[in-house]
Amino acid sequence: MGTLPELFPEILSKGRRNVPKDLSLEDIARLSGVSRSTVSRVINDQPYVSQKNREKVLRIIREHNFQPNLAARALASQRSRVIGVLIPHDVSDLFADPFFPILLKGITLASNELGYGVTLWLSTVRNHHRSFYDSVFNESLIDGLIIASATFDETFLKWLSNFRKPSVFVGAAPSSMPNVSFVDVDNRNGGFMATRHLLDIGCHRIGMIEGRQKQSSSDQRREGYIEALEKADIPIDPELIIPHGNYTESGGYEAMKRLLVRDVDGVFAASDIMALGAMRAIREAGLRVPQDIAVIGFDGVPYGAISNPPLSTISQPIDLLGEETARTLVYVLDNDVPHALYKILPVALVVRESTSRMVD
Amino acid sequence: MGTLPELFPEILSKGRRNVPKDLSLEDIARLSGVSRSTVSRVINDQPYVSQKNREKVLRIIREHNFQPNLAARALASQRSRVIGVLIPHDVSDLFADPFFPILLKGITLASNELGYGVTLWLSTVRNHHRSFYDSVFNESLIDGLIIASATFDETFLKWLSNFRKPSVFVGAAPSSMPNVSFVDVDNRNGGFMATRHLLDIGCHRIGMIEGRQKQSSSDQRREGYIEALEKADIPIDPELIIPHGNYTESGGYEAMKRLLVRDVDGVFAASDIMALGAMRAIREAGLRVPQDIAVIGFDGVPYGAISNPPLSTISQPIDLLGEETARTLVYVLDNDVPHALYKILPVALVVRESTSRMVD
DNA sequence: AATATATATGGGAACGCTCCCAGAATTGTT
DNA sequence: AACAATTCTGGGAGCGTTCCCATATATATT
Repeated sequence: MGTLPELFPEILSKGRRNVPKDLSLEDIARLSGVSRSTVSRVINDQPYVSQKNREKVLRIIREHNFQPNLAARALASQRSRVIGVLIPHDVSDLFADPFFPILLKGITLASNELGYGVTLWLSTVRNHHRSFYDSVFNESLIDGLIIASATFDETFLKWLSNFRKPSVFVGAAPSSMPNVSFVDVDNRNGGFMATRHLLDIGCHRIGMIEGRQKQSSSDQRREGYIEALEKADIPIDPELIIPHGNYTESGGYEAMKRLLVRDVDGVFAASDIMALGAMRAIREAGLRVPQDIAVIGFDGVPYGAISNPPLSTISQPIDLLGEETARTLVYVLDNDVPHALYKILPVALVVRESTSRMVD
Repeated sequence: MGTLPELFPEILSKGRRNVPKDLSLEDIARLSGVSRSTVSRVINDQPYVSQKNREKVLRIIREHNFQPNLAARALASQRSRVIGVLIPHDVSDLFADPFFPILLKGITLASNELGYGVTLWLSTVRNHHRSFYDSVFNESLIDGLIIASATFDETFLKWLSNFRKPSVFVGAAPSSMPNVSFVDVDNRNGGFMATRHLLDIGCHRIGMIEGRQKQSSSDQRREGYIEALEKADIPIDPELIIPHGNYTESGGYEAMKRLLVRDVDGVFAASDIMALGAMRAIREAGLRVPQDIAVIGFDGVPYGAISNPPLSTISQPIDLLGEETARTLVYVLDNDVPHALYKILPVALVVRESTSRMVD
């Protein structure tokens, strides 16, 4: 790649610098005929300002479109009103799955509404090392951290142990950190409901495609699957549980190929993306969904609704998951909560054509 | 909704506050036996520090895991090394489309690598008004702005006219701002290639589904479509151009229904999502893709590759679009460029089954 | 009317850096 | 050896807030 200037085919003229200086608190104070302190009280909605002065200051602020300087505020108050969102592993194909984007949307909307900004830090293979966390993700500008990940490596855990600000995990926290706040969905119950639904429509040999083993979301979904089968007095066949779907379409596809030779009539995939891959494998084998094999996913991503056939799923309130995570963190920040908090959100069964076989 | 405490089923114990105070520049200076100024020079990689002192300071910094306070830095230097990403319209279903998330990933990765943080601001119907921009999106903590949007309303444009920091648009800037930096893809050429490809495989009556009229990306794609037909001496039939696909699946579906009665044998949709909707309509009408109607989209989103049938498309380098946008903004910030810059990125034809009819 | 109490106001210090400038130490030049 | 040029170093001022404290003013209580 060349230097940047040569990458630009044309240069249009428009200066952007030498802008007039912003007004400061002091300026507003002078203009309103009060002191800096009074203006500060007005801005922060504090008591001990006379009605008359408050209105006057507010008017001047509005007239001059005054914005307090956040850097100065952060420096003086030791709070930035910014929260960080960190994904502590490679994100190369993370954004192909709508889960994270929707989560991020929820986090950002809720944070913005609570008066917090959100800053995002992503890791790639090439910057994934301690100094990424240390130098780029500088603690001093964020008040707290939301950690969105399902897997945690050593580098990250070591770094995190020195991180001294409140943090909240989306999904389960690492097992090495039992006393940390998190917000999660009811994975186990979701696995149960999915499997129960397949049984209800008449499936007898139900396979499961796991995301990744030793990953709590996937493990809990499997537990739900097993529980549903056990309650129905169906023996668990380990051959029907394929561990490594990797939460990818091709992972689901490969896993399904292995299930096809084991003659299943229903499949529960631990994510919608894997379910889509599974349906592709079924189609290529010349079988039909749901007539020959019923398929249900997990997540409730928008694409499931428009796939061919539309995909039944356990829908997670992903938006809400993000929002609740943000609210939890902000709550901790604004109230100086000395404990870890957690919250489990419910999931819901969404029935579409991919399991419509025997339901009337 | 109840108050937050009651939303949490259980409270685990772990204090988080009263953390020890961070070290400051001054502390590092004292520990290294030099002055604050020297430490500052080391941190900022400036000259005029003896080799001996530089190493010593660096060692102390590493030993104590010192992180300069960004708020203080921002206040003193008037630069925060944070850039903002703003989506100035309702994002409710924006994240259903992978375009934006992938863009955001590109922006964030490139920014992080250049030492900048990214903060994200989203708007919803309920917070979309002037004070959202004024009060939440406070200028003082960002050095510049990336504006990712295809449509601009009055509220936003008015606000933007007062925004005095460098900004770069993703996609075309509003027509009212001719002299502003932007990074875009070659939409016109993409429209041309898509249409040319449909002609190449033998289509004669080619419909187009637009995203939204008066939106430069969609308009340019249509221009390319028209150019390709004209060069092939095929008269333009305005009946075959459906203006309001809205870049949604259902929009594409409805648009296709209108094209079906006009007997097309090929369709160019201005986005992949709309193309998927179009394929659904074709399927429901009992016709086959590509045998009866060939379909090509625009974007190159991951889902196109796994749809049924896999979707041909004009693939945009979305990652790169985000990265280049961030690099452009950072370049402007770091070099005090007094002009607007722009860059057009190339697109590529990706042939999959949805147009595989007559190719051998 | 005198005093206690609550409310209101302003100024100083601090937050932790950067930047400028004065001066010291080192190196180069005649 | 004397001086100029260059490299290096430290201290002061300033960035625009918040927070604390001293003091002034209004209100309530006897």
